[in-house]
Amino acid sequence: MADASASEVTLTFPDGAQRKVARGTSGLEVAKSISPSLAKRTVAMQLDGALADLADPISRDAAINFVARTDAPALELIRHDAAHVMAEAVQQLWPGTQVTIGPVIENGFYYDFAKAEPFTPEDLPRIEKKMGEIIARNAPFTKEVWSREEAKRYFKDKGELFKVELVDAIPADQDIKIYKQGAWLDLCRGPHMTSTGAIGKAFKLTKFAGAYWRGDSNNPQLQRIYGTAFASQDELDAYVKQIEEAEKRDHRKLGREMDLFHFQEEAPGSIFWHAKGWTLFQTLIAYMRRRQQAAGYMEVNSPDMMEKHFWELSGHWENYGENMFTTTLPDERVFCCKPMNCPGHVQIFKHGLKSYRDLPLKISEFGKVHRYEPSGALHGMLRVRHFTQDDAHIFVTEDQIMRECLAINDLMLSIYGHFGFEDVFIKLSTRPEKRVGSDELWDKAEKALSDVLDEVTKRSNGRVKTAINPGEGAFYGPKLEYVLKDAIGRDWQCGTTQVDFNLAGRLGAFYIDEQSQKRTPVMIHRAMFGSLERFTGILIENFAGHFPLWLSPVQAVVATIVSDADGYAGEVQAALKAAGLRTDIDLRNEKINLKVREHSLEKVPVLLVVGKREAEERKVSIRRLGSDKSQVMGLDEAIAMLRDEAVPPDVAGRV
RNA sequence: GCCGCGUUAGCACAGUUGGUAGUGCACCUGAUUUGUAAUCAGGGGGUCGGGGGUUCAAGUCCCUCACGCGGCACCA
Repeated sequence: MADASASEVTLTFPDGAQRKVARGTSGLEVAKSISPSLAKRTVAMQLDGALADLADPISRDAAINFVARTDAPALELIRHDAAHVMAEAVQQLWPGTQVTIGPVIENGFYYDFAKAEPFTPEDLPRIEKKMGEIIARNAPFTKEVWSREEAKRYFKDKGELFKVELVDAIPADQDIKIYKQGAWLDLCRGPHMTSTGAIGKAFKLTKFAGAYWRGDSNNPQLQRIYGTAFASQDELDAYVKQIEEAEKRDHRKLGREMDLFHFQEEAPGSIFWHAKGWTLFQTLIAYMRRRQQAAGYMEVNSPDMMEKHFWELSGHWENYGENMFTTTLPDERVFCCKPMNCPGHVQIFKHGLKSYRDLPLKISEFGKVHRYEPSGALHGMLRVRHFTQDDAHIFVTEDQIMRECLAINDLMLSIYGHFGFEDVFIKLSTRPEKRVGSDELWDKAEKALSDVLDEVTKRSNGRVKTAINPGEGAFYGPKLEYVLKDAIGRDWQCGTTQVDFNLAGRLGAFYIDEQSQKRTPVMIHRAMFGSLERFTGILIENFAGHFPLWLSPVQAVVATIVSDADGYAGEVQAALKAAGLRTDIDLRNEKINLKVREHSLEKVPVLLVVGKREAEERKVSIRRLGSDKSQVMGLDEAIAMLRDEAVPPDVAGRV
């Protein structure tokens, strides 16, 4: 440790060079002393890795790094500065609007405003224009530390009541920092770049929305404007392009184009599965059924509806009654559609006396659960009110928790790999404030899951990343959440493993242990796809509809060039079907160009074109989706190739 | 559920200051037998999301409900 009273501090530069400067020298002065050009292009600095204002006095020994606006660490500053500039622009355009908070988020920034009149789409370009003016003015960002009273008085006089609340929320040991950009100022913890001009021109406001003050739906609703900014126009253009790419993959759009499913207003949040979509769905279930059977699960089916008192007993009515579908029968008994499968599985466990020798007992079900989700939450197939879980409950002794969780993890990663999801991220959500069960049991369960995480990290050679999500566990136990990264880099949380000491006891389930004593089993809840409906949607977007052959609802289409080939085309289709391939035939009196186009748009992976030549030589011309080339080969050879290719990866033994 | 914006033919969209609806693709019919991403010609199709109101007159204005979209909140 350096002597705090020393008059000099030692700075270590990225190249390892060290230099002593007077305590309190600003970063800007250091940069200037090295070279004026360095000072000119530097917009901020990092001290021991932490971003700081370039004008900050340096009061301790530190590793120092000067940050130019094109350096990676500057991106969050560009965005944060842009948020401030947007706030100023809005207040200039609509005086009297209150500003609240404006943080940087994953792909940009937002600022929340309190304004009586809503923003309109036409407002965004106006705000952007005004932002451009403010940036062009290039006023320096300057920081001041105000007293609490001074800050509160200032904001109160200005009518900025939300800011007054924010000042009050700042812990007593922290300074009240004010950043000025010309005449405009904002309460902010910083840091900022040297001046507004450093933001540059590569910014864009993207959307506006309602958002609750402090994220609480009991609070007033503010108006949020989202935007993004990059160091260069090229990066912004690339970002915009990526958004467009995501729109092209939207499962709602592809689902319609590929004739997979539809929605209609009489059944909000419910899917009408068309034949092709249902084929895909059933292919997924068949896959998972094979995997689970191989892993020692026994598949069951529990009632879709049970009497309300049953759900009162399980605790679901109390906690989620408002989100359950209910119906009153002619005999006046009230029934509820199951929102979860677990209570049903406990009944199956309870049927017949269980011994410790029966554990671990793995009960699985492709159960369709019904949850009355808030209307605003519904989103295509990704958030629906009726969905099928690849659900399972593993009844174990406490000693078996760790081993079973590890087995689940192995199965989970293998399954994701088969769908091409190699990039998996696992979050451990630990005990929440509101919970049931003793701390002892929580210790044990969290330890088990954390050991699982360690083991997984070790085995994967760092491929699988993990993190702790403190306080985010379920009220009955900690959980592991599996997050997949798709083909265009988006995260999807799918699988979950949850350890539960509560429900089995609550529903009176027990087993007989080695000492002939009744003991309550621990339940491990787990789902791997999660919601089959949601997973289907994710797959559609991940593959952009271009499914691998084994998943594709229609695997091949036989298309004729001339009607003379119709008979042979029928033979080709019959042979494909006999080989187990899902096949259509297109004998229409149309040009082959049209047929190729239409089946390509429907994203059929394999097109077998037959004309006069193929019919005579018993060959097929194979054209793959996405390719403009075709390959002529003998019929038997083609069928053998496609049959092999269509074998599901688990059956083929591919790891 | 909350805020904002939408809802016009199967799909994608036009529709001026209110004066009883259009385009493209799809569909149907006919012609065309065609070699790897749109053959030509003709034709049919909409009580403009539901309900209510203002008006001589409403797809256009107002209210209301439903659904959708973008967020927020929620997600056992």
